[in-house]
Amino acid sequence: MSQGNTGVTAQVVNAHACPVREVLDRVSGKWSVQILVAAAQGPIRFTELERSIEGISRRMLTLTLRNLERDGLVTRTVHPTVPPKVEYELTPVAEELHKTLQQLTDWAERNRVYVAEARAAYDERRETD
Amino acid sequence: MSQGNTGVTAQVVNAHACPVREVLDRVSGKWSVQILVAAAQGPIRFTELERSIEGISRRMLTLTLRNLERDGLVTRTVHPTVPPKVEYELTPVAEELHKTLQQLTDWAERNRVYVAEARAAYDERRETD
DNA sequence: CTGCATCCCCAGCGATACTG
DNA sequence: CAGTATCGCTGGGGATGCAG
Repeated sequence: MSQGNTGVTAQVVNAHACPVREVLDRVSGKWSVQILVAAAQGPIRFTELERSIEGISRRMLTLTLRNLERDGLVTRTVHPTVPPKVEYELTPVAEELHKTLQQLTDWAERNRVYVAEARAAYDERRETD
Repeated sequence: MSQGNTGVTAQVVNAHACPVREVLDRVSGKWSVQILVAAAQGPIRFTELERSIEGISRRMLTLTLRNLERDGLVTRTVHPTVPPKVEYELTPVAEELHKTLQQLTDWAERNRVYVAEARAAYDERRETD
């Protein structure tokens, strides 16, 4: 058994259409999560999003919002006024998602220092070779 | 107030070094999460990972493992045998992360159908214009 | 078995300008 | 105010081959 049978320690965890990949596809992209976070506090206008999320371009804001809307994660409400007013809001499903995203950011905050130090230590080792 | 003051509905949620971005940087990349999931069940060898994660290339497996190691999320243990045997294992910090990732995949499973239908409906509307 | 080096491609994103 | 259209780049990642 020293090298013949590798064992079945890890089953195939990603059959196709793996839920892991599904989430990632939904959450991937540079801006999706930040938009979800920004919109989580209630209906928010296009320009408010643009200002809330530092560094985002109009183009990416539009594109990402469209994708989120397509996936049923945000609703888009047009108020036919002048000037135009469009509000985006999380759907209930997205609110749930937001809660778990919150857990992720909590993890990040708790372990930010740990990761930074691990990284520094790793790089240190590489240099002193 | 109809258009003068936009209010402060959404504060700037992403100061620089935003935790949101930090997690994403750690979890982004096509394979990081799947590796974390696969390694969560215990120490796992390089080749086992390669077989567990369908579609991953040797190159990306190596690169992603290095990054995870650098961030202190996996440990790399070399057994100086012949043939070589290297085992990867989650660190405690990564185990915590894995728990929250589990929540994400749970969300994905619960709402997979919802998203698929939302998407289909959206595309339907686009076509029938 | 485990891993690095090289080449190459393309999707994601930024910049910019134009519209209802 | 809230978009859309076009262009061009960058780097993430796939394919392949070599090495300890």
